Amino acid sequence: MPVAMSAEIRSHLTQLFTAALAKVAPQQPATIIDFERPKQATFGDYSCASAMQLTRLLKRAPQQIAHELIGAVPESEWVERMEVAGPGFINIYLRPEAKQHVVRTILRAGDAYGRNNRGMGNKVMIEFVSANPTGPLHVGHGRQAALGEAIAAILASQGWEVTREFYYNDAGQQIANLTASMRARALEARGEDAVFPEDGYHGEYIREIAAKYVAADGNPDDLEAVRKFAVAELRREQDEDLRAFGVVFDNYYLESSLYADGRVAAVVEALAATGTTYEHDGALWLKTTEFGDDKDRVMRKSDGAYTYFVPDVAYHVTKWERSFKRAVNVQGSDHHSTVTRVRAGLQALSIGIPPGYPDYVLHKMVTVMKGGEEVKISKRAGSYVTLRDLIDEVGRDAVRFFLVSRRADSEFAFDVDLAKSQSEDNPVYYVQYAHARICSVLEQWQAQYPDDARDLETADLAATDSQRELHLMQRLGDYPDVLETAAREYAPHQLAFYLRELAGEFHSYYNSDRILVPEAPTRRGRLALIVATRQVLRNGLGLLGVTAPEKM
RNA sequence: GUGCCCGUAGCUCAACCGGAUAGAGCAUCAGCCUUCUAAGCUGACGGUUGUGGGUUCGAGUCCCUCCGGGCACGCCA
Repeated sequence: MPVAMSAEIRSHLTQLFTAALAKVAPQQPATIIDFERPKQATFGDYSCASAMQLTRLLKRAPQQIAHELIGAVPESEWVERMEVAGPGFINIYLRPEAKQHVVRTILRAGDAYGRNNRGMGNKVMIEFVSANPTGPLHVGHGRQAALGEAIAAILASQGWEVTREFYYNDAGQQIANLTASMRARALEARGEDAVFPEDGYHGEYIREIAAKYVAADGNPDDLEAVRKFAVAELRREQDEDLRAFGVVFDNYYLESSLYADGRVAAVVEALAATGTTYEHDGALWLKTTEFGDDKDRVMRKSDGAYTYFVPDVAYHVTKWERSFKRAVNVQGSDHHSTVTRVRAGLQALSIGIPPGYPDYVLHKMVTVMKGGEEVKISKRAGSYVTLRDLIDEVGRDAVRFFLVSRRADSEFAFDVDLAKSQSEDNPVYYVQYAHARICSVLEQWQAQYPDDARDLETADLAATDSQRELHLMQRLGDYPDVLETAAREYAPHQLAFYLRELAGEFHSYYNSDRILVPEAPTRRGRLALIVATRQVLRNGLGLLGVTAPEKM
């Protein structure tokens, strides 16, 4: 049931069992061959449940099929023995060589270990954050930023050509609102009376920016100037926060540009031409119900303005036209109603976009906990906690690691006290500490054994075969598989969990066996193992945007 | 009310196409530093996977009922 296994071993075992299957059940495609890691060590290193899946087709008892398969498996230098167990599992016990092999593979591959070319250089766009320029980024955006970045990095590691994009809703009602709020605060700053808009933005930051505007001799009643100033100022702030978080976008796409270059109007025309629209009550509607929506949606309001959903569709058309055959949108689940709508709009156009386009990763909200209580208010933003508050308080690495350490669709309780603790409780430091420890051992190796050859690729691992060492090796071998699954499911938390477990295996090993022993062959074997471990820790942390410190 | 998501140990969370005895961390308790970083290690305790049914060799996982929580249901974004 465990998640991952070594790619080398999997492909080796698959070959063996495919050959066996060809003899036992020639008509059966080899795709049913699969392996897993049993929970219990007594069930072997790997097990195969395929015999049970064959019972119906072959009309024989699963145990019997299992025995036939074992009899048909070719000899292998990696396989020690195989047994039939329980309802028909085939348990496979490997020789140490099979596990030791990965150490050399890692040392040879270095930074490239875990990478592959499954994506075959195809383009994928990850859209995330996409905050409106109406205020500072909040922790929810932080979750998106951490998720989006990690997903992007993981997909890139699997051979995809990744573009990270930020979509600014810099047109429409909310911006008008922002402008009106700014105007009111600017007038106040000049000591004049002003009516603050009913649904305006109440955060303290509006006052700050308005004061800046007034100080620069801005005219509060020049709404276009106010709008420009406010948006520019807020975008700059958001950029600073993202930089502080270590998040970099390849491209920013402005909603306003979709109006400016006629794409919004073009989409409306194109939709009208397909006969999926109609006029009603002075508005133009799209029959999204024909594409799975529960009600039709207005495209153009009776006042002539477009609803936000039209530029959304137009925007996604540009993704397709920019030849992103795959697109992933990371969004808060409070926007989940747009999923059906956007897809419906794209389908209605019938321009060859597949029905499930784009993919969505919806994440739930983050609540910030401190001293056992929920923190709701930031002094600057008013009604929410900003990403910057969090980074300043607990540090970038901890925020990054925490925010990707849970499934996106689980609600997130961010425990500030835990994230801040510089000691045993903190999973970030736990993983980083493993890395730093290894670096420290290597430093002492240099000092104590200056005559040792530094090239560990050639180290003999025959004696590196204790239970702990073999476990650690097996875990190292799992890494490529973990990445592959995390990429397929857009689930970076699997990588975070893996790294925690890997660090655990290492700490355990470190405490039980001394690395720098006098016997050179043993020493070199152990060093090779921990250098490989360090490499995987470093590679994995890198994908999550967390540093791998050499000293702590 | 309708739709989507979630419900797993006291707390926070894992569990790849359905696989064997459901796993970690925290908390609690008991141990380990004249040896490479104790930000660490070893062990113990802890469960009717919200409820009730169904599907099958096998269900935390798939289907249905109900309960509880979140979000969305606008000619806002």
